[in-house]
Parts: sequence; structure tokens; C-alpha cells
Amino acid sequence: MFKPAKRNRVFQDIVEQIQEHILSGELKEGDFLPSERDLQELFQVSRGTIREALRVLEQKGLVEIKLGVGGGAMIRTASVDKVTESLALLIRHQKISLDHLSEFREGFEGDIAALAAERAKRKDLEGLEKILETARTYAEAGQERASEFLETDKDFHLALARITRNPIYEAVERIVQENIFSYYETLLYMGDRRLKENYEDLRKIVAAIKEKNIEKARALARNHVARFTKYMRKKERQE
Amino acid sequence: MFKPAKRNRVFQDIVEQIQEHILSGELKEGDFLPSERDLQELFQVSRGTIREALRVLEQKGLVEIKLGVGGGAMIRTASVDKVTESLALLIRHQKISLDHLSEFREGFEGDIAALAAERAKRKDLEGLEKILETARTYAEAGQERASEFLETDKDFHLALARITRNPIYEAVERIVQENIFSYYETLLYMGDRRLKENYEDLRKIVAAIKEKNIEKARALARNHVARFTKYMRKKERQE
DNA sequence: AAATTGTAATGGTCTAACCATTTTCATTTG
DNA sequence: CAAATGAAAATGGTTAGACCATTACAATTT
Repeated sequence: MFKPAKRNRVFQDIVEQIQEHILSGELKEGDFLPSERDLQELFQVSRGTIREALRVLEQKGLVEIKLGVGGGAMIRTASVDKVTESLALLIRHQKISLDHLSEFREGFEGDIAALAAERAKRKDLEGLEKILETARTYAEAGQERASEFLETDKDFHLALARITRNPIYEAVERIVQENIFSYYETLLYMGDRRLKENYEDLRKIVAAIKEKNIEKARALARNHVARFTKYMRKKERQE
Repeated sequence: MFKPAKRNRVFQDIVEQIQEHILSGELKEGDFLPSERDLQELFQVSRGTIREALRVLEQKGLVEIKLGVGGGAMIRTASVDKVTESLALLIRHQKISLDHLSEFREGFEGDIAALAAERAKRKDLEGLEKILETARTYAEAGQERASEFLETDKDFHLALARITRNPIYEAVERIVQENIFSYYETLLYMGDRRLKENYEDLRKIVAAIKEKNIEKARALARNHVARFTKYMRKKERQE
């Protein structure tokens, strides 16, 4: 019903005032707040307090600090970076397991592929083809290029996420990729056969997207991720 | 290729050091950092710098500041609060639209229902039945209880997420719920017929889970969310 | 025993100064 | 004249020391 009253903190009040002015649109992207010394005068507080408020606004991703003459707190484009960061913290903090992350990934990579199949334009397909070509090169080069292949796989999934035109998928994809990557080391020892298998996965996904076969794209993407996961688990057990 | 050269701000370094100690598990939930004056000694910096670092850690949701004797920066439970907050900021900045959020929700509610169907135990089913019963009461009470019905719907989806036994789904569910529900006001004017329709959705989902029909559960959950979204859009256009 | 009060630890804020970086613009130099 | 140079000013980054506000806990009083 009620929230804790708290907040006798002056800098919080300043954060809220400035935040309101930003969110209401009075302050637009690229605008500058007054200098710290001017803010000090305006709010009638010490510079230290102003600076604490600026740290909070900065961490929220609402402003970016520029140095030197004409510098100061510049109003920023809201970006997904900070959401990404705090979600990543949440994941690391809760010690979420590889299985959890992989399982989650299976589901939403399927969704991404399905949406991509629905929405891919000619230009998107060209981009995918290009990535596919790179992947083929590395897959054929065999195990010594496994690391590059994995990077390309990452690019591939990010490209798919972008095709959905839904920034949430892109953000979540980035988070998962960044947090799952530490586990990928085990995949570096993927044999030549498995590399080609994985390349074939990607190729089939693109084919399904091309023919706008939504459910086929979803199923293929799910299987692709599941195969990665299964292989990682197998490796884990061996160690 | 290269990242922007980092600017050397002392407080950033302090943030990173402390953050590492928290994420590595050396500092557990409930532990306290040394007092500001002690940190000042430890890091050999001024208290102002320490405080700026603490503001950042606080905003990241990693610590919570307690007042008075024995107070200080307490390592916090990982919580979705800060993620929710930054996501809410994104939405207000309209980088992410309601449509994006709804679309994302459609996908992963489907995944959740599918996993729930796979894993629900007897006890889980009992919990769902109970929520279902509550929902039925509100649905039959008609529009004046629409608000309570929506709350119950929320509980229902959270319960499903918990059944997956994957904390990622639960966390994401909470984040999305908290950010999407501000839009649900429009749903308060859902007519009696629609309330019952929605109750039927929930009932069918539980039925599908009971008979372990994974794909049916997925499809039903997706449709359920899609119906919510469609109705919201319709209301939006009317205003 | 219960209530009150005092005390010390700790976060919150203030003041005043100096340092570091960056832009601007006048000055020097080729 | 054009380019290089350098001084000045604006602005964020940091420091130091002080005082206030809140709180836990012990000592004192009832």
C-alpha cells in the first residue's frame, strides 16, 4: 500500500527534479545541464551533493559527463546498455547455471528465428548470407578456426535478433551471449565434423527464413541451440 | 575493434574493485563494507570519492546504505528493482514500445507454459488450481472486480514461471509484469464477457499442463497474451 | 524491570581549495 | 598570410576538515 517514506537525502531530490525535466522532454538529448558550480547555486547545496546526484543520473544512463570547457552533464539517448548491465548483474549475482541460461536461450532463439522469418527483408537476407559465407570458411578450415567460428555464430544470432526489429530481443541476446561466453571454451575443441554440422544448422535456418517458413525456422533454431548445450554438457561430464 | 579509452576516474576504479569482490562471492548478502572513513583509509582517497563510488554501487543495486551505528553499505539481495527501473526509463523514453514488450512477452509466456507442462508436479498443480479458483470468483463478479482479476492473472503467470524451476524466467516475468502493468489500466474496463473469456484461457492452460500437452500449453499461453495485447491496442486507438 | 538519557559510530552535508582536461583565442613564427 | 604555439578560462575530478542527523547500545534513573 505505502512505500517507505525515507529519503531525507538531498541528492535524491535533485536526481528526481532533474530526471523529471529530462523525461518530460524539457531537456532533450544533447542538451547540457548547467555546470556543477551553477547547479550548486541553483539548488543551494554543496558541490559534493551535486556530484552525488550526477553519479546517480550517470548510472541511470540519463546523462553523460564531458570534460573541459563547455563540458558538463549532457543529456543522453536512453540506451539499452544500462538495462543490459543490471540484468547481467542479476544473472551473475543469482549464480544462474549454464543449464538455466541455455534453456532460456533455446526458447527465445526460437522466437527470434520465427519473428525473423516473418519480417526479414531482402537486405536482411543479404546480411545473413554474408555471415553464413564467413561461417562456412571457418567451418571448412576445421578445428583450429573453431574460435572464429563461434564468434561468427554469435554474430549470426545477433543479426537475427536485429531482424526482429524489436530492441528487447537484441538486448537480451547480447546479455545472454556475454554471460554464456565463458562456457564456450569447452566448445573450442569441437571436432571438424561438429563444426560442419553447426554450419549446416545455420544454413538451414537461413533457408527457412528465406522461404518464410516461420515454424520451421523456430524449430531449427531451437535444435541448434540445444545441440550446443548438449555438447557443452557432455564436455563438462568428461572433465 | 577497440573500446573507447577509459577515463581514469578514481571512484570508478573503486566501484570496480568492490563490485568484483561482491560478484566473486567474497562479500555475501548481508555483509557490510567498512565504514566510509575506513574505506577512505583503505583506498587512500578522500571521503567524497568514496561516496561517489557508493552512489554508483547503490544505483547498480549491489549495496544498500543503512544509517546510524553499525550502519554502512550492506551487500544487497540481487533484486529486479534496478533492472525494472532502467527498463521503465527506456519505455518512457519510448525506445521500447508497449508493442515490443508485449511481443516479447508472447514468446516467452509460451515457453514458460511449455516448460511448466513438462515439469509441473502435483503440488504445483494444486497451487495453480487455487489461483484459478480465485480468478473464477473475480471473473464472475464482473467488471467491478476487474482490477483484482488482473492481479490474479499476474499471480498466475508468476506461478507458471516458478514451475519452470528456472530463475531466469521468474526474473524476466517479474520485470515485464512490473513494466507492462501500467498500461493495463485500460484493461480495467474489460467487459464481463471478456473477463470470462480470459478466465477460460487460464483454465485451458492449466488443463493442458495437467495432461502434459506441452505444445498445447504453449499455444494457449501465447494466445492468451496476444488477446491481452490486442485488446489494449484497440483501447489505445479509441482514445 | 522498564523507561530515560547519554555517548559514540556512522552516513549526510558543507566549505574552500587545488589539480587535470579541454576549448578558445591571441600571439608568435615560418 | 597560415600554421604552430601557448596562455587563459571554464569545467569536471579530488582533497581535507569540519559539523549535523540518525541510530544502536550502554549507563543511569525511576
